[in-house]
Amino acid sequence: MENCLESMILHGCILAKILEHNLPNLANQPDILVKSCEEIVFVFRNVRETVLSVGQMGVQELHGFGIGGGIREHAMASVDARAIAGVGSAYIRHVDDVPERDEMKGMPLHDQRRRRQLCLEFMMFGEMSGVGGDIMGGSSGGIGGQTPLDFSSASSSQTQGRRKNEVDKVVKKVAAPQMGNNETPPEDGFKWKKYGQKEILGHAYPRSYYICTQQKLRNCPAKKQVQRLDNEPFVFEVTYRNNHICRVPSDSDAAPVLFPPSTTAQSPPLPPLPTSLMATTQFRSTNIFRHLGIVPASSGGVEAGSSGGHGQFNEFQQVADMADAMFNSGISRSNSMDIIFSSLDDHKWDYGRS
DNA sequence: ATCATTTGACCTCG
DNA sequence: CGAGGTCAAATGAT
Repeated sequence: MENCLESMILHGCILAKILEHNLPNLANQPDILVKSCEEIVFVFRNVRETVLSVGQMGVQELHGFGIGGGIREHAMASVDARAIAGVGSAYIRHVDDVPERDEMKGMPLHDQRRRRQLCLEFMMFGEMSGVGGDIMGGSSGGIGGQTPLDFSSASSSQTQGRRKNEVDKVVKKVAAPQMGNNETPPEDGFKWKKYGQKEILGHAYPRSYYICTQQKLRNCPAKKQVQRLDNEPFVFEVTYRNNHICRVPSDSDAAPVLFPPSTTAQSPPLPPLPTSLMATTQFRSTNIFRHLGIVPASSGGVEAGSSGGHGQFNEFQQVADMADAMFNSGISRSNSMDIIFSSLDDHKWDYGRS
């Protein structure tokens, strides 16, 4: 119960943060601004109702009744969700379509991905509106940039290396997790096997060497090096070499995935998100996007490794990591908000830059 | 038992 | 020759 409540609270906080984040974009779109505020109010009202109901019926009862049914009904009672849904109601035609709690128990992987996507969609809000730029201020990001997985037009600025085969080389800067396993750079859609680590002259941190796990199976030549920056310990410089020819992002899912599944040992299984939250968030995010004329590739997904990502993949990935951080850590530790907000703050300055 | 990671040794290139 | 990159045995995790 606490987990669910905390998830809801975190969700509301993120919505608020995103609203703040996008205030410049919404300045001349008051109706969307109003809707955004309503959404935040909606989430926190759900929290309030839930907390109050604990007092009335007791925690035990709430556990059973709880998130699948209880919160949803509280939500429906307190706010007419259908009214707020607006055009988004096309996504959920009836609130009764919301799956019950039991259906969430064995939540399939794609639903878990969907949950991360929900957070992501909101966080992408500003990014998608066309204000580009590498989220970490990297050298080649932004609209018109490359995805980290597309080296077809690799930068040649890094040609002073020692090795001959430096043609397919792309250097990206990515945010390091500030808690949890912060030794590992954020996932980029492919599975990598670490095959070496070396102290590098003039660097405070060792460099790690990775090959694509498909190297043997499919002769995939892709490699990457990860180097934590001396002056920016929470930034990795990731050097990709050679294109993937395996085109298999992490697992063998046939359908394109928005988020590749987590690599082993880095991400614990995701606990279920409150059903009501799932549902409301789903139509809400889409609703807002539609209002803005922005329809993220959420339904189709973003296929890792696809070219033509216009530099959004990196941002996408990092936001996904934030979402991950929220759902994986928010359940437990109090500083979960730190990473989310500090991450957002870190990126904030980048928005609006040209 | 299997798979992933670590780490020291070895190789390659400038 | 030395730094960067890779290999592969040892070790750890599941």
